[in-house]
Amino acid sequence: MYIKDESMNPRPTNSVGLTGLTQLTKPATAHTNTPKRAESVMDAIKALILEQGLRPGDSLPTEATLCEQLGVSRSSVREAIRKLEALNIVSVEHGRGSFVGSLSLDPLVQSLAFRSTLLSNEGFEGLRDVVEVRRYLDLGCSEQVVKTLKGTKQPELRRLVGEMQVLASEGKTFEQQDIAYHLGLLAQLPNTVIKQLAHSLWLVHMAVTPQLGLEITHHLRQTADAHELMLNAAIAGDLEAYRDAVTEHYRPLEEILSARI
Amino acid sequence: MYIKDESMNPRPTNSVGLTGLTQLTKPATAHTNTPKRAESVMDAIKALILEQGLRPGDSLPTEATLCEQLGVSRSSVREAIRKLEALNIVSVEHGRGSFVGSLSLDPLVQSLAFRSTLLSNEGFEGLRDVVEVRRYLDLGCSEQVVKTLKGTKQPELRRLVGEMQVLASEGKTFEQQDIAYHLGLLAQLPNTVIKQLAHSLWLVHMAVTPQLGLEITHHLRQTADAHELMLNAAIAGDLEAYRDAVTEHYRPLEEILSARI
DNA sequence: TACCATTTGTACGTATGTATC
DNA sequence: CGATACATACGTACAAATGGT
Repeated sequence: MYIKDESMNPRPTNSVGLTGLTQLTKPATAHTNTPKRAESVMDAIKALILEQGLRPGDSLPTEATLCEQLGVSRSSVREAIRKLEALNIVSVEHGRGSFVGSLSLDPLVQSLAFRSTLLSNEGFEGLRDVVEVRRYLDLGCSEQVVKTLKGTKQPELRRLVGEMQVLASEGKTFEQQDIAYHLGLLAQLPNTVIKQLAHSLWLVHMAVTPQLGLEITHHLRQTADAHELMLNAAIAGDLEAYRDAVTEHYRPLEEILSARI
Repeated sequence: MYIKDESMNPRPTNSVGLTGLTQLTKPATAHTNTPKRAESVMDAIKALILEQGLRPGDSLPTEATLCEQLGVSRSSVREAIRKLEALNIVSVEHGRGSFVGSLSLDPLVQSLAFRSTLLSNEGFEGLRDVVEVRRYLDLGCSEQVVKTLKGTKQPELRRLVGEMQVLASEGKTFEQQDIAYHLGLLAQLPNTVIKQLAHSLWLVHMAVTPQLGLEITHHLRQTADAHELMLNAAIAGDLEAYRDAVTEHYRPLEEILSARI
């Protein structure tokens, strides 16, 4: 009854191939035994976007047009659009129409945040895993970060570090500065996926931490100072010190989480 | 035509405990609120799962039940369920019912694969970014991997490496062995998020590479051998060598991708 | 086999809120 | 302001899949 394990095996409907046209081959006559109309409509819309080379923000055909061109009812089109909307592939605005979505990683946030929350009933494994991946990502791109920051000034990051330290000494949290700092570190990298991924994981992190209670506030100062160490090491071009600082930065939280599991 | 209701039980039934299904504030007049019905229904279903402590595979109330308990129409419930289905938070089986989903990272695959395909018209930035993140993840968790593999035998990984080398020498690809190998490296780690993330990124990788053409087949041998180097280094406990091998493993592909952008 | 109950899937009609002109 | 176009929501009916009798 439990595990259905379709987890590691995506449906065969995963065609990303851009073979062809928007037409669903079965307009006139009734039911051509399609196990899932909405699925094929989804694929048709994706294909439509690819074929026409639409970009995020470009407008899509109206629901009525899609119904007509695909030969399906509004319900099917709407459900397909809903799924694409959940995946951020299309975005819908009320009285205006549907548009190509931002293709951001928001779905990942939704999914991971819910997953972490669900698992948090039995401990904080979900959050611990997320934080660990954040650390892996930061460590993984440490070489690039140090290379791009070496010998620079980074006054903006300096300012953020200062603000965090002030807030920490006052016992206040500094989420805004924290996320701005981490994004700033990665800003130089051309890789948009890692930036979005880091941002998403941070959002998941934030969404779940409230369930930890106030315990984290004991380590505010420690975390703020770790940010300074990271910045110093990167600017000095000291890769090893940077990596140590990253590890140190995550340690307080990870210790708390390990203790809670 | 829409008299119904308001004669049924208007019982608040807002019991605190686990049985509760947070009733959506049902206005007496059928049409007052319009911001986003499906959104609130989505939240209600997520709350339901959390409140009742349901696990992946557990069954959810039927659509009719949800309509009744939430006081919304079936269309709204269905659209909410579609969105949750896209996020893998619920899974639906025709004729059987709805269930708590596997909470896997499939949505990420969908989203990233589509994104990469869309961007591939102008180059291979999307795939390059994905591969780079894969490398970051592998490098990031290198310490853990080396620690857990040091001094062990790993006959299964040895076998996979051998198969890959044989296939490479025959000019054949070895996707199955490749993914099994990489998952095997991470298998010892308790972090499920990174395992799913690595797997998802690999799927994205595979979904997009066909658009590269056959150029990659020139580096099969090189890649297969890199897998052996990684394994040797990990078993020897040589962190630095392992990290170098990881970098070497991704280099051929990354060079191709950089050249194409 | 046949039948039936349950549940999801699809279609269609209708009414209403909302944005744009 | 009205007119139009569009998305949103509700309701109903039927089709299709599943599981059991």
